[in-house]
Amino acid sequence: MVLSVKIPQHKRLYEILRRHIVEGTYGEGDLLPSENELCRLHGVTRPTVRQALGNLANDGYISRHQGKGSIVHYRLREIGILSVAGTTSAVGDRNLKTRMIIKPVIVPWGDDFMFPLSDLEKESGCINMERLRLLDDSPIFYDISYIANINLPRITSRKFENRSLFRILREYYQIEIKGGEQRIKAIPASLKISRYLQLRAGEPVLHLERKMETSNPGLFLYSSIFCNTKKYSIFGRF
Amino acid sequence: MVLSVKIPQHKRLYEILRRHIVEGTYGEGDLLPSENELCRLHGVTRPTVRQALGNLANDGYISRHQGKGSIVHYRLREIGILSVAGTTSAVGDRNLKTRMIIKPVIVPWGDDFMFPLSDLEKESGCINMERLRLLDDSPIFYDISYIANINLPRITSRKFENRSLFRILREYYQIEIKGGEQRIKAIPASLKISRYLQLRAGEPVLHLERKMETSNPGLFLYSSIFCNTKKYSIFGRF
DNA sequence: GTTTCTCACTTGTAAGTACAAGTTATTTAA
DNA sequence: TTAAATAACTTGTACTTACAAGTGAGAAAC
Repeated sequence: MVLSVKIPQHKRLYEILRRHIVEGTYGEGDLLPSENELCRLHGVTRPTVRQALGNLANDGYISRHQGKGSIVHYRLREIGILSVAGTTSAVGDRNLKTRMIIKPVIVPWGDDFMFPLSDLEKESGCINMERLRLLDDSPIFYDISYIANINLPRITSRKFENRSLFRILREYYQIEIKGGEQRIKAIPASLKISRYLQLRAGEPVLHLERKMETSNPGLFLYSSIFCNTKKYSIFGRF
Repeated sequence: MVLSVKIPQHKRLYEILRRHIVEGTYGEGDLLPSENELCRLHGVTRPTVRQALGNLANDGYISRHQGKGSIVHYRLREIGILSVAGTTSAVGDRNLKTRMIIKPVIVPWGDDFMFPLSDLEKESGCINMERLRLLDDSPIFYDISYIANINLPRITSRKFENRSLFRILREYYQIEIKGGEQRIKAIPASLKISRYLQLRAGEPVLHLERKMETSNPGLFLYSSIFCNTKKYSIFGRF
Protein backbone atom coordinates (compact mmCIF):
# COMPACT_ATOMS: atom_id res chain seq x y z
CA MET A 1 0.00 0.00 0.00
CA VAL A 2 1.54 3.25 -1.08
CA LEU A 3 0.36 6.31 0.72
CA SER A 4 1.18 9.34 -1.35
CA VAL A 5 1.42 11.60 1.65
CA LYS A 6 1.24 15.20 0.59
CA ILE A 7 3.54 17.42 2.57
CA PRO A 8 2.76 21.13 2.49
CA GLN A 9 5.37 23.34 0.88
CA HIS A 10 6.07 25.35 4.02
CA LYS A 11 6.70 22.17 6.00
CA ARG A 12 8.97 20.85 3.28
CA LEU A 13 10.93 24.10 3.28
CA TYR A 14 11.04 24.12 7.09
CA GLU A 15 12.59 20.67 7.10
CA ILE A 16 15.13 21.54 4.40
CA LEU A 17 16.29 24.65 6.23
CA ARG A 18 16.22 22.95 9.60
CA ARG A 19 18.38 20.15 8.28
CA HIS A 20 20.84 22.62 6.78
CA ILE A 21 21.10 24.33 10.13
CA VAL A 22 21.58 21.26 12.32
CA GLU A 23 23.97 19.72 9.81
CA GLY A 24 26.07 22.86 9.75
CA THR A 25 25.54 24.08 6.19
CA TYR A 26 24.59 27.34 7.83
CA GLY A 27 26.65 28.03 10.94
CA GLU A 28 25.84 29.91 14.11
CA GLY A 29 25.46 33.60 13.39
CA ASP A 30 25.20 33.22 9.63
CA LEU A 31 22.56 35.05 7.68
CA LEU A 32 20.03 32.86 5.94
CA PRO A 33 19.23 33.75 2.32
CA SER A 34 16.65 36.51 2.21
CA GLU A 35 12.99 35.68 1.91
CA ASN A 36 12.92 36.67 -1.74
CA GLU A 37 15.98 34.56 -2.48
CA LEU A 38 14.37 31.58 -0.80
CA CYS A 39 11.31 32.17 -2.95
CA ARG A 40 13.39 31.95 -6.10
CA LEU A 41 15.48 29.04 -4.84
CA HIS A 42 12.51 26.87 -3.91
CA GLY A 43 9.89 28.09 -6.33
CA VAL A 44 7.37 29.29 -3.78
CA THR A 45 5.97 32.66 -2.80
CA ARG A 46 6.78 34.86 0.13
CA PRO A 47 3.88 33.91 2.40
CA THR A 48 5.00 30.28 2.15
CA VAL A 49 8.61 31.14 2.89
CA ARG A 50 7.53 33.34 5.77
CA GLN A 51 5.49 30.54 7.30
CA ALA A 52 8.50 28.25 7.22
CA LEU A 53 10.77 30.94 8.68
CA GLY A 54 8.20 31.80 11.33
CA ASN A 55 8.15 28.21 12.51
CA LEU A 56 11.93 28.01 12.50
CA ALA A 57 12.07 31.15 14.63
CA ASN A 58 9.47 29.73 16.97
CA ASP A 59 11.54 26.61 17.44
CA GLY A 60 14.66 28.67 18.08
CA TYR A 61 16.65 27.75 14.99
CA ILE A 62 16.78 31.31 13.72
CA SER A 63 15.94 34.81 14.86
CA ARG A 64 14.58 37.36 12.44
CA HIS A 65 15.43 41.03 12.35
CA GLN A 66 13.61 43.61 10.30
CA GLY A 67 15.85 45.21 7.73
CA LYS A 68 18.65 42.80 8.42
CA GLY A 69 17.72 39.21 7.81
CA SER A 70 17.34 35.87 9.56
CA ILE A 71 20.22 34.80 11.76
CA VAL A 72 20.99 31.16 12.43
CA HIS A 73 21.00 30.37 16.14
CA TYR A 74 21.34 26.68 16.51
CA ARG A 75 23.85 25.12 18.81
CA LEU A 76 24.08 21.54 19.91
CA ARG A 77 25.39 22.22 23.38
CA GLU A 78 22.25 21.48 25.30
CA ILE A 79 19.49 18.93 25.30
CA GLY A 80 16.36 20.42 23.90
CA ILE A 81 13.45 18.24 24.80
CA LEU A 82 11.37 21.25 25.67
CA SER A 83 11.01 22.89 22.34
CA VAL A 84 10.96 19.96 19.99
CA ALA A 85 8.68 16.97 19.95
CA GLY A 86 10.59 13.80 20.56
CA THR A 87 13.77 13.29 22.46
CA THR A 88 15.63 11.73 19.62
CA SER A 89 15.41 14.57 17.18
CA ALA A 90 16.38 17.04 19.82
CA VAL A 91 19.79 15.89 20.95
CA GLY A 92 21.62 16.39 17.70
CA ASP A 93 24.29 13.93 16.70
CA ARG A 94 24.91 12.76 20.22
CA ASN A 95 25.03 9.13 21.01
CA LEU A 96 21.56 8.47 22.38
CA LYS A 97 20.71 4.93 23.36
CA THR A 98 17.41 3.64 24.64
CA ARG A 99 17.07 0.68 26.97
CA MET A 100 13.64 -0.86 27.42
CA ILE A 101 12.92 -1.44 31.11
CA ILE A 102 9.25 -2.45 30.92
CA LYS A 103 8.03 -3.56 27.51
CA PRO A 104 4.63 -2.28 26.39
CA VAL A 105 1.88 -3.93 28.39
CA ILE A 106 -1.81 -3.24 28.75
CA VAL A 107 -2.69 -2.15 32.27
CA PRO A 108 -5.57 -0.24 33.85
CA TRP A 109 -5.08 3.45 34.38
CA GLY A 110 -4.01 4.40 37.88
CA ASP A 111 -6.57 5.92 40.18
CA ASP A 112 -5.04 9.35 40.27
CA PHE A 113 -3.43 9.77 36.91
CA MET A 114 -1.35 12.88 36.39
CA PHE A 115 -3.76 14.32 33.82
CA PRO A 116 -7.57 14.11 33.66
CA LEU A 117 -8.73 11.41 31.26
CA SER A 118 -11.69 11.23 28.93
CA ASP A 119 -14.28 8.49 29.35
CA LEU A 120 -13.13 6.86 26.12
CA GLU A 121 -9.57 6.74 27.39
CA LYS A 122 -10.64 5.26 30.73
CA GLU A 123 -12.67 2.51 29.05
CA SER A 124 -9.96 1.64 26.59
CA GLY A 125 -7.27 0.78 29.09
CA CYS A 126 -3.71 1.94 29.03
CA ILE A 127 -0.56 0.86 27.28
CA ASN A 128 2.40 1.38 29.56
CA MET A 129 6.12 1.20 28.97
CA GLU A 130 9.23 2.36 30.75
CA ARG A 131 12.49 3.22 29.06
CA LEU A 132 15.87 4.45 30.13
CA ARG A 133 17.70 6.81 27.80
CA LEU A 134 21.44 7.20 27.85
CA LEU A 135 23.34 10.08 26.35
CA ASP A 136 26.98 9.29 25.66
CA ASP A 137 26.53 6.25 27.91
CA SER A 138 25.34 8.30 30.88
CA PRO A 139 21.75 7.61 31.98
CA ILE A 140 19.87 10.89 31.61
CA PHE A 141 16.16 10.19 31.18
CA TYR A 142 13.86 7.67 32.78
CA ASP A 143 10.72 7.81 30.70
CA ILE A 144 7.37 6.30 31.73
CA SER A 145 4.93 6.51 28.82
CA TYR A 146 1.20 5.96 28.74
CA ILE A 147 -1.20 5.90 25.82
CA ALA A 148 -4.83 4.85 25.61
CA ASN A 149 -5.39 1.55 23.79
CA ILE A 150 -7.52 3.04 21.02
CA ASN A 151 -7.05 1.48 17.56
CA LEU A 152 -3.51 0.33 18.22
CA PRO A 153 -3.62 -3.39 17.36
CA ARG A 154 -0.58 -5.51 18.11
CA ILE A 155 1.29 -2.59 19.61
CA THR A 156 2.47 -4.61 22.59
CA SER A 157 4.30 -6.98 20.28
CA ARG A 158 6.14 -4.38 18.23
CA LYS A 159 9.86 -4.06 18.66
CA PHE A 160 10.70 -0.75 20.25
CA GLU A 161 14.36 -1.20 20.99
CA ASN A 162 15.79 0.80 18.15
CA ARG A 163 12.91 2.64 16.63
CA SER A 164 11.35 5.41 18.65
CA LEU A 165 7.78 5.26 19.86
CA PHE A 166 7.04 8.25 17.66
CA ARG A 167 8.23 6.44 14.56
CA ILE A 168 6.24 3.32 15.32
CA LEU A 169 3.09 5.35 15.80
CA ARG A 170 3.74 7.16 12.55
CA GLU A 171 4.73 4.22 10.40
CA TYR A 172 2.30 1.57 11.60
CA TYR A 173 -0.67 3.62 12.67
CA GLN A 174 -0.31 6.89 10.74
CA ILE A 175 -0.44 8.83 13.99
CA GLU A 176 1.56 12.05 14.16
CA ILE A 177 2.56 13.53 17.49
CA LYS A 178 1.89 17.24 17.67
CA GLY A 179 2.75 19.51 20.57
CA GLY A 180 1.40 19.46 24.05
CA GLU A 181 1.67 20.78 27.57
CA GLN A 182 3.89 19.91 30.46
CA ARG A 183 4.50 20.51 34.12
CA ILE A 184 8.00 20.74 35.50
CA LYS A 185 9.18 20.15 39.05
CA ALA A 186 12.37 19.54 40.93
CA ILE A 187 11.96 16.52 43.20
CA PRO A 188 14.22 14.25 45.21
CA ALA A 189 15.06 11.03 43.40
CA SER A 190 13.19 7.98 44.60
CA LEU A 191 15.13 4.82 45.26
CA LYS A 192 14.08 3.33 41.92
CA ILE A 193 14.84 6.44 39.89
CA SER A 194 18.12 7.10 41.64
CA ARG A 195 19.34 3.63 40.72
CA TYR A 196 18.49 3.97 37.06
CA LEU A 197 19.95 7.46 36.81
CA GLN A 198 23.04 6.58 38.87
CA LEU A 199 22.35 9.07 41.60
CA ARG A 200 22.01 8.87 45.35
CA ALA A 201 18.44 8.64 46.60
CA GLY A 202 17.16 12.09 47.45
CA GLU A 203 19.38 13.93 45.01
CA PRO A 204 17.49 16.45 42.88
CA VAL A 205 16.01 15.27 39.60
CA LEU A 206 13.88 17.13 37.14
CA HIS A 207 10.39 15.72 36.74
CA LEU A 208 8.38 16.44 33.59
CA GLU A 209 4.76 15.44 33.21
CA ARG A 210 3.74 15.79 29.60
CA LYS A 211 0.54 15.42 27.64
CA MET A 212 0.99 15.31 23.88
CA GLU A 213 -1.66 15.73 21.25
CA THR A 214 -1.76 13.42 18.24
CA SER A 215 -3.24 13.72 14.78
CA ASN A 216 -5.93 11.37 16.08
CA PRO A 217 -8.41 13.56 17.98
CA GLY A 218 -9.05 12.20 21.44
CA LEU A 219 -5.84 10.19 21.52
CA PHE A 220 -3.09 11.57 23.73
CA LEU A 221 0.36 10.38 24.63
CA TYR A 222 1.34 10.87 28.25
CA SER A 223 4.82 10.80 29.60
CA SER A 224 6.39 11.08 33.01
CA ILE A 225 10.06 11.83 32.60
CA PHE A 226 12.72 11.87 35.29
CA CYS A 227 15.83 13.67 34.23
CA ASN A 228 19.34 13.74 35.62
CA THR A 229 20.48 17.32 35.08
CA LYS A 230 23.83 17.08 36.83
CA LYS A 231 25.74 17.01 33.58
CA TYR A 232 23.29 18.32 31.00
CA SER A 233 20.70 21.06 31.20
CA ILE A 234 17.33 21.06 29.58
CA PHE A 235 17.21 23.73 26.93
CA GLY A 236 14.15 25.60 25.84
CA ARG A 237 12.78 28.75 24.27
CA PHE A 238 9.91 30.95 25.30
CA MET B 1 5.81 63.70 25.24
CA VAL B 2 3.15 61.67 23.57
CA LEU B 3 4.33 58.66 21.65
CA SER B 4 1.65 57.54 19.27
CA VAL B 5 2.75 53.94 19.33
CA LYS B 6 1.29 52.04 16.43
CA ILE B 7 0.20 48.56 17.37
CA PRO B 8 -0.25 46.10 14.52
CA GLN B 9 -3.76 44.82 13.96
CA HIS B 10 -2.88 41.20 14.61
CA LYS B 11 -1.31 42.09 17.95
CA ARG B 12 -4.31 44.15 18.88
CA LEU B 13 -6.63 41.26 18.05
CA TYR B 14 -4.37 38.83 19.90
CA GLU B 15 -4.60 40.94 23.04
CA ILE B 16 -8.38 41.33 22.78
CA LEU B 17 -8.95 37.61 22.40
CA ARG B 18 -6.35 36.73 25.03
CA ARG B 19 -8.02 39.02 27.50
CA HIS B 20 -11.44 37.53 26.75
CA ILE B 21 -10.01 34.10 27.40
CA VAL B 22 -8.22 34.81 30.67
CA GLU B 23 -11.11 36.89 31.96
CA GLY B 24 -13.55 34.11 31.24
CA THR B 25 -15.66 35.61 28.45
CA TYR B 26 -14.83 32.45 26.56
CA GLY B 27 -14.63 29.42 28.85
CA GLU B 28 -12.56 26.28 28.68
CA GLY B 29 -13.69 24.14 25.76
CA ASP B 30 -15.73 26.87 24.07
CA LEU B 31 -15.45 27.45 20.37
CA LEU B 32 -14.06 30.82 19.36
CA PRO B 33 -15.94 32.67 16.60
CA SER B 34 -14.82 31.41 13.22
CA GLU B 35 -12.06 33.17 11.35
CA ASN B 36 -14.52 34.77 8.95
CA GLU B 37 -16.68 35.97 11.81
CA LEU B 38 -13.67 37.51 13.52
CA CYS B 39 -12.85 39.24 10.23
CA ARG B 40 -16.29 40.85 10.17
CA LEU B 41 -16.29 41.61 13.89
CA HIS B 42 -12.94 43.38 13.88
CA GLY B 43 -12.82 44.70 10.36
CA VAL B 44 -9.69 42.89 9.26
CA THR B 45 -8.92 40.17 6.74
CA ARG B 46 -8.32 36.50 7.23
CA PRO B 47 -4.50 36.50 7.15
CA THR B 48 -4.53 39.04 9.96
CA VAL B 49 -7.00 36.99 11.99
CA ARG B 50 -5.00 33.85 11.30
CA GLN B 51 -1.81 35.47 12.54
CA ALA B 52 -3.48 36.40 15.81
CA LEU B 53 -4.99 32.92 16.20
CA GLY B 54 -1.69 31.29 15.31
CA ASN B 55 0.04 33.17 18.10
CA LEU B 56 -2.73 32.34 20.56
CA ALA B 57 -2.36 28.66 19.65
CA ASN B 58 1.41 28.91 20.04
CA ASP B 59 0.99 30.32 23.51
CA GLY B 60 -1.47 27.60 24.44
CA TYR B 61 -4.60 29.69 24.80
CA ILE B 62 -6.44 27.87 22.02
CA SER B 63 -6.06 24.83 19.83
CA ARG B 64 -7.20 24.86 16.24
CA HIS B 65 -8.86 22.02 14.38
CA GLN B 66 -9.44 21.93 10.68
CA GLY B 67 -13.11 21.80 9.82
CA LYS B 68 -14.13 22.39 13.39
CA GLY B 69 -12.86 25.63 14.81
CA SER B 70 -10.64 27.05 17.53
CA ILE B 71 -11.13 25.67 21.02
CA VAL B 72 -10.32 27.68 24.11
CA HIS B 73 -7.83 25.93 26.36
CA TYR B 74 -6.82 28.28 29.06
CA ARG B 75 -6.69 27.30 32.67
CA LEU B 76 -5.13 29.14 35.56
CA ARG B 77 -4.06 26.14 37.57
CA GLU B 78 -0.36 26.28 37.01
CA ILE B 79 2.38 28.87 36.94
CA GLY B 80 3.37 29.51 33.39
CA ILE B 81 6.66 31.31 33.36
CA LEU B 82 7.88 29.13 30.54
CA SER B 83 5.55 30.13 27.80
CA VAL B 84 4.97 33.77 28.56
CA ALA B 85 7.45 36.56 28.98
CA GLY B 86 7.36 37.97 32.47
CA THR B 87 6.32 36.31 35.64
CA THR B 88 3.61 38.76 36.49
CA SER B 89 1.45 38.27 33.48
CA ALA B 90 1.75 34.54 33.72
CA VAL B 91 0.30 33.73 37.10
CA GLY B 92 -3.23 34.87 36.43
CA ASP B 93 -5.16 36.54 39.23
CA ARG B 94 -3.07 35.03 41.96
CA ASN B 95 -1.67 37.16 44.66
CA LEU B 96 1.89 37.73 43.53
CA LYS B 97 4.09 39.91 45.66
CA THR B 98 7.64 40.97 44.99
CA ARG B 99 10.15 41.76 47.69
CA MET B 100 13.35 43.53 46.72
CA ILE B 101 16.36 41.84 48.32
CA ILE B 102 19.17 43.69 46.58
CA LYS B 103 18.23 46.96 44.95
CA PRO B 104 19.63 47.66 41.48
CA VAL B 105 23.34 48.36 41.69
CA ILE B 106 26.06 48.65 39.11
CA VAL B 107 28.64 45.91 39.48
CA PRO B 108 31.21 44.31 37.19
CA TRP B 109 30.16 41.14 35.42
CA GLY B 110 31.33 37.96 37.09
CA ASP B 111 34.26 36.10 35.60
CA ASP B 112 32.26 33.13 34.44
CA PHE B 113 28.85 34.49 33.65
CA MET B 114 26.18 31.96 32.76
CA PHE B 115 25.92 33.20 29.16
CA PRO B 116 28.65 34.48 26.83
CA LEU B 117 28.71 38.27 26.71
CA SER B 118 29.46 40.67 23.89
CA ASP B 119 32.34 43.10 24.19
CA LEU B 120 29.92 46.00 24.45
CA GLU B 121 28.17 44.34 27.35
CA LYS B 122 31.44 43.62 29.14
CA GLU B 123 32.60 47.23 28.83
CA SER B 124 29.30 48.67 29.95
CA GLY B 125 29.18 46.99 33.32
CA CYS B 126 26.24 45.22 34.80
CA ILE B 127 23.12 46.26 36.65
CA ASN B 128 22.28 43.62 39.21
CA MET B 129 19.26 43.11 41.41
CA GLU B 130 17.78 40.30 43.44
CA ARG B 131 14.12 39.85 44.19
CA LEU B 132 11.99 37.34 46.02
CA ARG B 133 8.56 36.61 44.63
CA LEU B 134 5.77 35.25 46.76
CA LEU B 135 2.66 33.58 45.45
CA ASP B 136 -0.21 33.59 47.91
CA ASP B 137 2.35 34.51 50.57
CA SER B 138 4.54 31.48 49.90
CA PRO B 139 8.02 32.27 48.58
CA ILE B 140 8.27 30.64 45.18
CA PHE B 141 10.90 32.41 43.08
CA TYR B 142 14.25 33.88 43.94
CA ASP B 143 15.19 35.95 40.93
CA ILE B 144 18.68 37.32 40.24
CA SER B 145 18.57 39.66 37.24
CA TYR B 146 21.38 41.15 35.21
CA ILE B 147 21.30 43.67 32.41
CA ALA B 148 24.09 45.55 30.69
CA ASN B 149 24.25 49.24 31.59
CA ILE B 150 23.66 50.48 28.05
CA ASN B 151 21.57 53.64 27.74
CA LEU B 152 19.71 53.13 30.97
CA PRO B 153 20.25 56.42 32.85
CA ARG B 154 19.08 56.65 36.43
CA ILE B 155 17.88 53.07 36.47
CA THR B 156 19.45 52.35 39.84
CA SER B 157 17.31 55.04 41.41
CA ARG B 158 13.96 53.93 40.01
CA LYS B 159 11.44 52.43 42.36
CA PHE B 160 10.95 48.79 41.53
CA GLU B 161 8.88 47.64 44.46
CA ASN B 162 5.52 47.62 42.80
CA ARG B 163 6.15 48.01 39.13
CA SER B 164 7.78 45.13 37.35
CA LEU B 165 11.17 45.42 35.74
CA PHE B 166 9.51 44.84 32.40
CA ARG B 167 7.18 47.78 32.85
CA ILE B 168 9.97 50.10 33.91
CA LEU B 169 12.01 49.16 30.87
CA ARG B 170 9.00 49.72 28.66
CA GLU B 171 7.73 52.95 30.15
CA TYR B 172 10.97 54.79 30.85
CA TYR B 173 13.25 53.43 28.16
CA GLN B 174 10.89 52.15 25.43
CA ILE B 175 12.48 48.73 25.61
CA GLU B 176 10.28 45.74 24.93
CA ILE B 177 11.26 42.31 26.16
CA LYS B 178 10.88 39.68 23.49
CA GLY B 179 11.43 35.96 23.94
CA GLY B 180 14.62 34.16 24.70
CA GLU B 181 16.27 30.93 25.65
CA GLN B 182 16.72 29.16 28.93
CA ARG B 183 18.43 26.24 30.58
CA ILE B 184 16.69 24.25 33.27
CA LYS B 185 18.23 22.14 35.98
CA ALA B 186 17.24 20.52 39.23
CA ILE B 187 19.80 21.39 41.91
CA PRO B 188 20.04 21.18 45.68
CA ALA B 189 19.18 24.43 47.42
CA SER B 190 22.11 26.39 48.70
CA LEU B 191 21.96 27.76 52.21
CA LYS B 192 21.04 31.22 50.98
CA ILE B 193 18.37 30.05 48.58
CA SER B 194 16.90 27.55 51.01
CA ARG B 195 16.36 30.32 53.55
CA TYR B 196 14.60 32.62 51.13
CA LEU B 197 12.42 29.84 49.75
CA GLN B 198 11.73 28.35 53.17
CA LEU B 199 13.25 24.99 52.40
CA ARG B 200 15.91 22.89 54.02
CA ALA B 201 19.35 23.23 52.50
CA GLY B 202 19.89 20.53 49.91
CA GLU B 203 16.23 20.13 49.05
CA PRO B 204 15.59 20.14 45.29
CA VAL B 205 14.92 23.46 43.62
CA LEU B 206 14.42 24.25 39.98
CA HIS B 207 17.08 26.47 38.50
CA LEU B 208 16.38 28.47 35.35
CA GLU B 209 19.03 30.44 33.53
CA ARG B 210 17.41 32.74 31.02
CA LYS B 211 18.60 35.09 28.34
CA MET B 212 15.95 37.42 26.99
CA GLU B 213 16.11 39.50 23.85
CA THR B 214 14.91 43.07 23.86
CA SER B 215 13.72 45.43 21.15
CA ASN B 216 17.14 47.05 21.55
CA PRO B 217 19.55 44.95 19.48
CA GLY B 218 22.58 43.95 21.52
CA LEU B 219 20.82 44.48 24.83
CA PHE B 220 19.82 41.36 26.71
CA LEU B 221 18.20 40.72 30.04
CA TYR B 222 19.65 37.81 31.99
CA SER B 223 17.97 36.07 34.84
CA SER B 224 18.91 33.28 37.20
CA ILE B 225 15.77 32.00 38.85
CA PHE B 226 15.52 29.54 41.72
CA CYS B 227 12.10 28.07 42.07
CA ASN B 228 10.41 26.18 44.87
CA THR B 229 8.26 23.61 43.07
CA LYS B 230 6.99 21.78 46.13
CA LYS B 231 3.56 23.34 45.91
CA TYR B 232 3.36 24.68 42.36
CA SER B 233 4.63 23.25 39.09
CA ILE B 234 6.06 25.21 36.24
CA PHE B 235 3.77 24.97 33.27
CA GLY B 236 4.80 25.11 29.65
CA ARG B 237 3.93 24.20 26.09
CA PHE B 238 6.06 22.70 23.38
C1' DG C 1 -35.78 3.86 11.06
C1' DT C 2 -31.36 3.56 9.14
C1' DT C 3 -27.88 4.63 6.18
C1' DT C 4 -25.76 7.34 2.73
C1' DC C 5 -25.01 11.46 0.43
C1' DT C 6 -24.76 16.23 -0.16
C1' DC C 7 -24.02 20.76 1.30
C1' DA C 8 -22.64 24.37 4.21
C1' DC C 9 -19.15 25.73 7.15
C1' DT C 10 -14.80 25.27 9.30
C1' DT C 11 -9.50 25.72 9.05
C1' DG C 12 -5.24 24.77 5.94
C1' DT C 13 -2.45 25.90 1.99
C1' DA C 14 -0.81 28.94 -1.50
C1' DA C 15 -0.58 32.23 -4.83
C1' DG C 16 -0.20 37.48 -5.70
C1' DT C 17 0.19 42.52 -4.57
C1' DA C 18 1.33 46.63 -2.08
C1' DC C 19 3.42 49.46 1.04
C1' DA C 20 5.73 50.38 5.75
C1' DA C 21 9.77 50.23 8.39
C1' DG C 22 14.43 49.07 9.67
C1' DT C 23 19.43 48.29 8.02
C1' DT C 24 23.42 48.99 5.33
C1' DA C 25 26.37 50.61 1.84
C1' DT C 26 26.96 54.01 -1.49
C1' DT C 27 26.73 58.43 -3.21
C1' DT C 28 26.61 63.23 -2.73
C1' DA C 29 27.41 67.63 -0.65
C1' DA C 30 29.64 70.41 2.66
C1' DT D 1 37.78 64.25 5.12
C1' DT D 2 33.51 64.21 7.04
C1' DA D 3 28.67 64.12 7.33
C1' DA D 4 24.23 63.87 5.49
C1' DA D 5 21.22 62.15 1.99
C1' DT D 6 19.98 58.49 -0.93
C1' DA D 7 19.28 54.02 -2.84
C1' DA D 8 19.03 49.30 -2.43
C1' DC D 9 18.36 46.00 0.20
C1' DT D 10 16.03 43.44 4.33
C1' DT D 11 11.68 41.87 7.15
C1' DG D 12 6.83 43.45 8.88
C1' DT D 13 2.05 44.30 8.01
C1' DA D 14 -2.09 43.88 5.41
C1' DC D 15 -5.38 42.98 1.84
C1' DT D 16 -7.08 39.84 -1.97
C1' DT D 17 -8.30 35.59 -4.14
C1' DA D 18 -8.71 30.70 -4.77
C1' DC D 19 -9.02 26.11 -3.74
C1' DA D 20 -8.11 21.90 -0.64
C1' DA D 21 -9.43 19.25 3.24
C1' DG D 22 -11.83 18.08 7.39
C1' DT D 23 -16.40 18.35 10.14
C1' DG D 24 -21.14 18.07 11.05
C1' DA D 25 -25.92 18.55 10.16
C1' DG D 26 -29.74 17.86 7.36
C1' DA D 27 -31.75 15.83 3.13
C1' DA D 28 -32.44 11.97 0.37
C1' DA D 29 -32.54 7.16 -0.60
C1' DC D 30 -33.07 2.64 1.02
